[in-house]
Amino acid sequence: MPAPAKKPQEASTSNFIRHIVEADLAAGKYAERRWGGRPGPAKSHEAALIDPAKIRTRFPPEPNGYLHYGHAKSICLNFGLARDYGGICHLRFDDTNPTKEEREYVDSIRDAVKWLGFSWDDESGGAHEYYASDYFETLYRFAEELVERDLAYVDSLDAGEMRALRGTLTEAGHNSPYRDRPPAENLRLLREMRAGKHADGEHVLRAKIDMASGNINLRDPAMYRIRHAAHHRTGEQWCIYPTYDWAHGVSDALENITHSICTLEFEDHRPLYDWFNARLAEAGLLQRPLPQQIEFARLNLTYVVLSKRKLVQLVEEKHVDGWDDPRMPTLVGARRRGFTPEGFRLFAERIGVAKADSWIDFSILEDCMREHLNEGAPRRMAVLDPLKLVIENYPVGREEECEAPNHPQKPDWGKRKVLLSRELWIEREDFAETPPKGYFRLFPGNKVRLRYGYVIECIGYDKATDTVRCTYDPETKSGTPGAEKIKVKGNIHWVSARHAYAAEVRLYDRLFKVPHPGAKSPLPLGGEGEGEGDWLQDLNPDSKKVITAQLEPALKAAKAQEGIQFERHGYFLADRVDSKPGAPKFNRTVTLRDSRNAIHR
RNA sequence: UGGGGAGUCGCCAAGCUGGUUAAGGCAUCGGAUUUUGAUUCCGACAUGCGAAGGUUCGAAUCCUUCCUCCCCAGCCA
Repeated sequence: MPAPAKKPQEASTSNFIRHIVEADLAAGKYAERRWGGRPGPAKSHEAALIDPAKIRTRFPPEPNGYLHYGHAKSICLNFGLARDYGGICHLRFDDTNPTKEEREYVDSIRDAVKWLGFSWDDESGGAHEYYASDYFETLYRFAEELVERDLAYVDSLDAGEMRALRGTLTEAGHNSPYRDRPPAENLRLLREMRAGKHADGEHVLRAKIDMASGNINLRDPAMYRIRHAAHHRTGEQWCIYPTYDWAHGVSDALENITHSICTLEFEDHRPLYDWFNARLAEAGLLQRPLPQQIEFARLNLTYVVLSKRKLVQLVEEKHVDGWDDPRMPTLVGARRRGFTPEGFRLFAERIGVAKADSWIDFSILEDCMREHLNEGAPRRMAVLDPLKLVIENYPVGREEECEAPNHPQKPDWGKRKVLLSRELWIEREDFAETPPKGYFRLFPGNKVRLRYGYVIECIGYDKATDTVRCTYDPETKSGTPGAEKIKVKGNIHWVSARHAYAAEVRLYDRLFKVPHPGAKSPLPLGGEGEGEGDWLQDLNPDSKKVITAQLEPALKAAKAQEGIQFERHGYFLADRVDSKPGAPKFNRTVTLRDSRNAIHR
């Protein structure tokens, strides 16, 4: 029976962007839109356009670095909206500044979006991958049009002079002496700029708007700057490059984006965004309805930093082992750490989308990862901090199999056999010579169950050999009729010393030891969302611990990137970079939740 | 002191064309199940919506004033 065509994500809470989308759709805002017959840009990206009545969003990163958790929120938002309303989301590289962008980043961004589970292909297989640089020619043509209409002019002030005339936040700016150049001269100069007849910084093309505007973005913003630099895609073809403000809205319009979603700091760019597109539409160069820009609050996460500058510093000063260090809040780091796409999508849904600046606690992210990992991760036993235990009444040399389910809630996942013998490794914290209050694991005179094995009783501790001494009750083996004859509260994991796989395990924890690195209390909000003090002082010295653990032998066969639960510890996975076949090294993704009182740890 | 935004439970976040007991999630606290102090499952959890006035039969929702926080003076995005 085919599933009813219900709207996906009905579980997710509504938000103001969804309301806008729903209202636009209900009003039939795009219903009249038709492709073809539209003046303007090259048709390359148009060929793949499908239903013009559907919504279109876009994820528009500048390929100048690695994507981080914050981008994941934006990706889930933009692609999620398209998915939920039957539209499409474009992947557009906002590559208007040649000195900052590299091919390498384009590839990594593509990988990251795919990894998160999204696609920019439409139903017919057309790939909606675009580049602002694809529109350079069109943008230039449009710019000439604005010059001819006396809506833009070439200014020959240098950057400092221009700043001086821009005014301040509270005082109006003043017109440039070049502001009244006649259109014909502006056109000539613009063409010379393009032709490479001028040096960097000599001239700039500016929109002619209003130097007295309260909104500084409207005080004749720059549209083109001269940069004799090679571009990662257009090479030496251009020596003038459009600014973000000039290129972005036009790119959106050319791609028929319906909802252009960006972060809050662009709120006061919106009038400019609209100004450019409206002038171009009046000139018949763009088709209505024009895209609308909508802003939402960026992600602020505790215990990490997300600003580009700081991430670069962490890598360059080697506070971490590179961009894909599992502690880094980058998507490549997250992947290596074992965070999952499903976890990120759940996270995005859980934190919601709004306009209020807010801080999300890192534990929310961790919890989302646990939630998904709990479902899909097979269980194994691993002793991270080994302590020797001897079962004194267990025959020397004997070994026997114990059956352990691969997942306690999924019997269909089957069971594995784990070998038990006289000498075992147990977790050091599972034994206490003098137990703290409420402790119910091993201590002299107490009984616990060896998970999937026997009930044992502690009869002492030998300090000289650092060994816990026990006896076992042969009638209590798990799965046998007598197993329940003794009830014990404690249930500890173990690994046979003789059979264990000793492996390197990296225990990762939060990168910073305080929620707001560099902040003097209380909470810094907004913007980069992080304090500007000595944030490096707040690095957590214990964010990475490398240990040699004693693992259940089956773990030797673990494949890279497959999440596994080390019972009672947390979720781990074989590192995709450092593991060798048959000799995996493990990364801890996240610990299990632990309601134990700190005193018991 | 210019322009643009935001303030609803510890953390997010619905609601905001005025009219139910102010959604939901996370956290927390009880309790049940449990061979992970995990998971799961039940239950509790805002006379209150930044503050003060006002309009109204009735306001988180409308009006006024005030307070707090965030963003903007790149030829970055």
